Amino acid sequence: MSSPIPSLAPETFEVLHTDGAARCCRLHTAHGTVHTPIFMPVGTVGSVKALAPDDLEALGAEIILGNTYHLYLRPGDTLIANRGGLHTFAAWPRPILTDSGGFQAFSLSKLSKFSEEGVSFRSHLDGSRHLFTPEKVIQIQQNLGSDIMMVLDECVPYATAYDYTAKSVKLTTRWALRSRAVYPQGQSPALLFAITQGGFFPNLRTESVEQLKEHDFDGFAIGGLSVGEPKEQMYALLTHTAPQLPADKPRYLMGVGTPLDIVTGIQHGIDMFDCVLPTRNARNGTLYTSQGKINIKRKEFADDDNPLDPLCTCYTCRTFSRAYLRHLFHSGEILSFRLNSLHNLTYFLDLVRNARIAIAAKRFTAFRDGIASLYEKEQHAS
RNA sequence: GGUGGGGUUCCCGAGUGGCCAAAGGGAACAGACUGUAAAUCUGUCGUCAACGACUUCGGUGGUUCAAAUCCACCCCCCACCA
Repeated sequence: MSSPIPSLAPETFEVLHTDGAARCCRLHTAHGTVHTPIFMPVGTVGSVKALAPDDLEALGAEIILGNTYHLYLRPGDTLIANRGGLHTFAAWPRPILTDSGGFQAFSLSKLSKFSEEGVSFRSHLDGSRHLFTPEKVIQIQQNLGSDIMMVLDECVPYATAYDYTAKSVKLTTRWALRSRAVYPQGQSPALLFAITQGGFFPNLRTESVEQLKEHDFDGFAIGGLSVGEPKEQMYALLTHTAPQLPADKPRYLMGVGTPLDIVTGIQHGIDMFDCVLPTRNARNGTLYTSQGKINIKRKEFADDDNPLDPLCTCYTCRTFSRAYLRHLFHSGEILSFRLNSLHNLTYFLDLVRNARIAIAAKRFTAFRDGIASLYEKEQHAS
């Protein structure tokens, strides 16, 4: 059931606490308030894979993602609009952020082609031809009933040359302004976020931010990271870019990331994260615990009667042994995906919840270091 | 008892003279996964002192420069007939 749509609060974004660059904020949307730093589970086609909305509510998920590209192709944004929007259709009453499809143009690049007008692509489902313009993507997201809409952007692959990246930054800016033009600020109910790009060139990253921050966007995202670059380079660009984003608006690091990525992002002032990692890894047997990552497939867990993570309070950890979880995985049971997803999302949501607590208590650096010590060994290994 | 078919590396199953340590699938073991074309993908998968050697295709013996592949006998399985 969807709640009535209230008008936006005068202040849609409030900074509550800071600890260095890290901050705790409240972001008000048409379907409720989001407490940042926040991790947003990804529900590409209108479903966080393997989980039902009541599972997500039990986890304390405050906001989930939907995807413009996927929902436009199937079942179609009009069909969803005719059913009252994605909140009603998918029975998710809380905030939804919709990605623009820019990333799909990147990840399905064999099927897509960029021009000034927009990106033309072939459906991965049936090969049919389509054109996404910045304006059309806004329209689709309105049909979906999004709370936070993302502008169409061009995400360039790792190692894209400087000249192309420079042109791409300007194109992404022009597209952002076209998006804003068809959906002026304050036009309730949705917020509109711009996406900064710039590939792997710090000055282009700066240029992208400079071009976009002058305009009335409700939030600013960093796009185009974690697309195959070395970790150090990703962190260098994050460190370079995040402080340049407006401090009075939410900052969103798109598609990121690992627990270490997330605490590092928070350290540099990022408020919002999304990533498929916890849910995809759950389905593939990699689980996050207070002791680090483990692969539940491993033989060593065959007769391990301990809970997955003794320090976790999720349903999976409260109820089942590692031996049983391993058995479920090896047997290909659907329950495996559900229990694993429940756990991994609990881990990621606990991570950001604990980050918020640490920031409010002015001890975020210690918290961040604790997470880093857990994961930096495997970072170096890779 | 007769006729026909068959016994291949953990399992299923290709292979009918050399290019075969033996296709393919499964299982097993390990790894990857970052705005989800992912319930996906990759690697290993006879043994070893390992870019070479050794042992293997129901058993034994034979033919041949060379046999999982051809021949003889034997053992076992399946189907149908009696």
